[in-house]
Amino acid sequence: MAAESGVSQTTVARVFSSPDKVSPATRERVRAAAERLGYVPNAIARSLKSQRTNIVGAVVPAYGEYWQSVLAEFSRQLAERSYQLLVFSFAKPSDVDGALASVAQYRLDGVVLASATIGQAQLVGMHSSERPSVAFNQPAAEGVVPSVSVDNEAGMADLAEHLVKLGIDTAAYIGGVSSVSTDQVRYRGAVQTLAEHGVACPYIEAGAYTYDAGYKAAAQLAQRDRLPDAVMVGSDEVAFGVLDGLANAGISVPGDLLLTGFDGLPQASWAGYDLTTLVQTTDVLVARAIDVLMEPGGDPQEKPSSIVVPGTIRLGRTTRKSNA
Amino acid sequence: MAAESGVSQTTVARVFSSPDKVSPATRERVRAAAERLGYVPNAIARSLKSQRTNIVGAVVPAYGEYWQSVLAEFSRQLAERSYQLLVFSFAKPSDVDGALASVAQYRLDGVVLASATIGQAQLVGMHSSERPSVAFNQPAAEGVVPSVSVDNEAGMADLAEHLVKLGIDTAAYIGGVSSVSTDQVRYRGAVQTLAEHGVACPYIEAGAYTYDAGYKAAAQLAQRDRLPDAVMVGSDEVAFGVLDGLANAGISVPGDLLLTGFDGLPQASWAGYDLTTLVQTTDVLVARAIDVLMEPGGDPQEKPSSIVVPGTIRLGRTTRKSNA
DNA sequence: TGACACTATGACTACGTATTCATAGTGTCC
DNA sequence: GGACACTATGAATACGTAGTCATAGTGTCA
Repeated sequence: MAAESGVSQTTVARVFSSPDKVSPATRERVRAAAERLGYVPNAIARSLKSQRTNIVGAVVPAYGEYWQSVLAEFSRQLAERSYQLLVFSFAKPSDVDGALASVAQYRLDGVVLASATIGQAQLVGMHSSERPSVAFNQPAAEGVVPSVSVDNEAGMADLAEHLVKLGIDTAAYIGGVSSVSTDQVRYRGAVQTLAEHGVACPYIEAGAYTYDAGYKAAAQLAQRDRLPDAVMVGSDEVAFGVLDGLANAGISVPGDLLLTGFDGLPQASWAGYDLTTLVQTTDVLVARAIDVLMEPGGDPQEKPSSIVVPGTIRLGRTTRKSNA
Repeated sequence: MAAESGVSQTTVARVFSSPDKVSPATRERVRAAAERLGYVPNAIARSLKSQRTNIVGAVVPAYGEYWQSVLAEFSRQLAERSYQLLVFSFAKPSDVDGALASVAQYRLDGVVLASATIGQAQLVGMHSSERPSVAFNQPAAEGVVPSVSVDNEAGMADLAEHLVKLGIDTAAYIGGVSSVSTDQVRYRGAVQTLAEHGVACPYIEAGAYTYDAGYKAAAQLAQRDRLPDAVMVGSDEVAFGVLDGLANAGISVPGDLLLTGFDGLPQASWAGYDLTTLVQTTDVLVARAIDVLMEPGGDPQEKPSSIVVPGTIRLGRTTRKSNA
């Protein structure tokens, strides 16, 4: 390539990285030669030399509407800053180790660790290296590694408050997987607030964060002799299933019971569901997470920053007292 | 690192790439030293030397449920083969050039070009290089570059056939953006089949592939003095909007008119929508696309392979003749 | 006209790995 | 015991770039 254009490799490099340091004539000649040969600068080699990849990695579960939307948001915002997103997805929790090992090999400019199935030891392991990393929506990571989360507890508490104002006397909570930290924190927000108003709130585990799991949980719920006045669901995707499962069992929402979700997925505002839920301002969360990665990193050994972003309640028909 | 373990760099490299060529004693010593120093092999350098990155790139639109699900599927299947997915997303069609330029810099092992807003010249440009690439669901690319698509025309024809059997006399088609090739091909499939049975099918453009666009299109449709017997929508996401928009206007589906979608998004099988649609077997499409990328590439200058995968009809309540 | 500043360019090297090629050690077999 | 095969290891090199330093050319000013 250098030969083709009759200049040194150094000059070729300059044409593409700092064009103003090359005389216009030479610049044109090199550009023309590049065009002719189909030459494109090699980002791999650049990265090796510069120790920067312009790539941010994300370790996320392979399934779930919520994660898909988070990933999409990251991709969009990173693209705006001309970064690329490298996705490491895992189907089973046991695959996390492999994914993290992979991540370490690529010298990424930052790593987003999403999903509560990443253990604390693993989080610390990633953070200990000099590569910036941030835990996304993992309450268990707060204070341990830099993290960004929606205010899970306060959000669920707000929803509970809303239900209390509507005058409920009994309630139930449907979580996805009880061992997951977001699940626990959200449940805590619900149960504490409800308790303050004398409302009990037993925990029901759907078993997964899926529509089907919610559908089945609703079927079970419907078989009880007494229904609660309200059901709080730990995530929207499960809530959609619960909503449809209840309808299938002949239970009317909000007629027979009130229903809330959590996450604020786009589908929640679709007229077909119109779910009352806590909307995570994903764009803000993602922006904060990227900030954390891009900033110098602050003083080491200092307490890692834990950013908590408030969510906003979306009121839908599922908690609208019928005027009848 | 080599110094720490008291062996040469060559031996260190062997420990991580071909461990059986190193004596067990040495292997352990190097492993221990690596542990102590937190050493991890550098994938960037490996890529530079080996000319393989173990990464596949994907150029996709930043928005849309369908693309999100396709991306998720790619990520899953690539992870299984221990490849990583590098996402280049673009919000506006004008950003495509930038994304493609970026793609070229990283020497990826393969590139998936999704989205019909990638021009034919751009497709050819990508393919001309020695890097394997495949166009995903882009009818316009067939025969020009290697491509994998669902059978858009036949799929929509099947849906039309189904509607005809139900005895419709009038119909309408709601597309997203008329200039997009998938839109055109799908419409062709609908209109030709319907014409064979004497049913006209005017084209209505929603203007975007979104729920909102569908909702608005439905509102407009509802104002007509005569409703068609059936409405075929070019994509599920738009169809959900149409469904809700019709409901909002007091039009019953399937009572007043029948409705079909296209894509087979997960939400289509949610009881709340239960949409009749053509399910793209995304897992198969993605698997084929990956096959194309991984295979030796076949003979150059030969006609590029165009793989067309049939879809399957999902029957939902939106075309279920009410028994009343 | 000589000292100096400034521009345009090239030679050289490092980034961390994988791939020859070479070499020392260790058996093995007739 | 010497020829040979085989194993374990190291030295040297290339991958394609960016940065450092050196140098030739070109003006500028006293």
